[in-house]
Order: sequence, then structure tokens, then C-alpha cells
Amino acid sequence: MSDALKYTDFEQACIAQALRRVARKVTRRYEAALRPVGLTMGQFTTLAALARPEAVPLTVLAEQLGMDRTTLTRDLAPLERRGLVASTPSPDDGRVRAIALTDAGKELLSLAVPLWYEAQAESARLLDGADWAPIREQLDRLSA
Amino acid sequence: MSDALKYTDFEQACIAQALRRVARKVTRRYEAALRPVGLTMGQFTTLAALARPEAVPLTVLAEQLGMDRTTLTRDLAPLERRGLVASTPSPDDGRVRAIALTDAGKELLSLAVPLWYEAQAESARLLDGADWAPIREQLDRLSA
DNA sequence: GTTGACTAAATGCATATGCACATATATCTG
DNA sequence: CAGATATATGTGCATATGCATTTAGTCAAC
Repeated sequence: MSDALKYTDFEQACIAQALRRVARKVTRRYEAALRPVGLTMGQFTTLAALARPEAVPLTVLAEQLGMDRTTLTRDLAPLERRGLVASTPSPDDGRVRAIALTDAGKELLSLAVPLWYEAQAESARLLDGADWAPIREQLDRLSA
Repeated sequence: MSDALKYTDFEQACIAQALRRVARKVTRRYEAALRPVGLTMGQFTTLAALARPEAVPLTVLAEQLGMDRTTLTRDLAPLERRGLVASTPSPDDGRVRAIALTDAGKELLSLAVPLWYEAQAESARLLDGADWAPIREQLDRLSA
């Protein structure tokens, strides 16, 4: 195995692996905090993205969340089933499905935000003085 | 919606959302590169982690990959089906399932590494001079 | 040796992820 | 307006993720 990439080298080097790993671990922390409201991190993020006056077309929402359109289609299903979001065809364009929070969705989101904040504060604490903003700026370059 | 967290604020602030988003996007780039060998990023990472002389117990491997034990159990299934990894009960302890690369697995990994490296180099390029090591160090604190 | 605590792994369930493909609506061109 | 083209969404498929629970093997205490 002399010419093979050693795992310790790969593990240290691979940007994707590091990001996936930390994303999994951090997700678990946030979801533990969100447990009382029974929301996954993806669901919470989706509700938060819908906290605006106007309904949002599916494709626009997916783009803003940085996820595949078809993934969002399915992620919305449990939220609709719980009555937290609702979608209506756009009057302008019959193809477009516009998504919005229901009153129950707004209500639950307001309960969820303080729980989210606990996990967020804990994460900031773990950064031990390092500012998140510049780290995030670097990471965002990888999203090109 | 005056007392609600505005999405622009949340989106900028939320560490989990930023990590999940960039992990998704970066994963897509690496998986596009790995397409010729038909490996997902998780599968490639698993093979790379097994590039060592001894077979590795499932729990140890899961710990090193930073994922849930039960997730790894299922992630191994397609790799075993393709004959890239094989598992044998440990002679010392009948409960332990020790995982190792097959010859086909070593072969495919050696084909995959150069493809991985393309995506890795592209990611490094996107960082535009910024060093990955210190960013990674900050991120690793979040994995506590 | 049998019981009981402990540990390794698998399974049931629900959700998440995205590519390839299919469908429906809109728009443009002649 | 008919036909071609483009766009918004949904579906089929395969894989990924982890919690709660179950199953099975180990080991210590007696």
C-alpha cells in the first residue's frame, strides 16, 4: 500500500469529508435542541426561510436553501402533513407552486427559535472566541 | 413579523445551516468527479478509511468517520453488494464485525483517488489562496 | 454453571438527498 | 393558431442519516 493515499493524509486533506462530518455532528446537536418541537434541522431552516410576507415559489426557495428542487419537494411533504406550510398554485403561472407558512407554522417557528438559539449559542461557545463570520465567508467560496 | 427572526439574519447567523448547505454543494462537486467509478462521497470516504492492512470493527470505523454506527451498517450494504468490501466476524469476539477492502475495492479506490483529487484541487482553487488547515481546525471544534 | 450487566450489531421507522426522467404549463416563431 | 422550445414541478430509483428498539454474544459475580 506504499503508493496509496494513506487515510490519515486523506482524512486531514479532504475538504468534502471534513465538511460532511462536521455538518452531521452539528446537525445532531441542533436537532437535539429542536426535539421539543419535533423539527429536523432541514425543516426548521425551511420554516425560517418562509418567514416573510409573500408566498415563495418552490424553485426560488430551493435555490435560497441551496438544495435540489426535487429534494425540497419531498422535504415539504411532512411540513404540509403537519399543517405548518401550505402551497397554492400561482395565479400568474399555473406551473408555479407558491409556498407559505400557515398560522400554525408561524406559531411553531416562534417556539422553535429559542430552542435553535440554545444550539447556536453552544456552537458559538465551542468556537472559543473565533468569529463565525470570516469562517463562513471562506466556506461560502466553496459553494460556487 | 416584527419580533420574528428575519431570514436574512438567520441565514447569516446559523452555523448549522451554513455547514449543511456548503456540505451539500461540495458533495455534489465531488460526486460529479467520482461519477466514472460510480461512488458516492460517503462510499469513497469509507473505502479510503479502510485502506489499511488490518480489518476494522464496524464501531471503530463509524467512530473514525464521525457517523452513527447504524448509518454505517447500511452504507456498507451497497459496497458489499459490489464486492468492494467484505466483513468477517472477529475470531476474538463473535459480536464484532470486522470490515476490510477486497482486492476489487483496492483496485477501484486506486482508480477513484485521481478523480477525487480533481474535485479536491478545484475546491482548493475556490478557496483562492486561503489555507484549508486553519479553517478545518476551527470547524473541528464544532464537532465536540 | 446460571444469572445479570454490558457491549456490538441489526432492524423498524421517518426523513433527507439528488440524478434521470416524465408531465404540465407557458411562451415564442412562423 | 400550430408546432417547437423553454420552464416549473413531480416521480422512480438508489443511497444517506440517525433515534429507538431488538437481538446476540461476552464477561463478571455468585
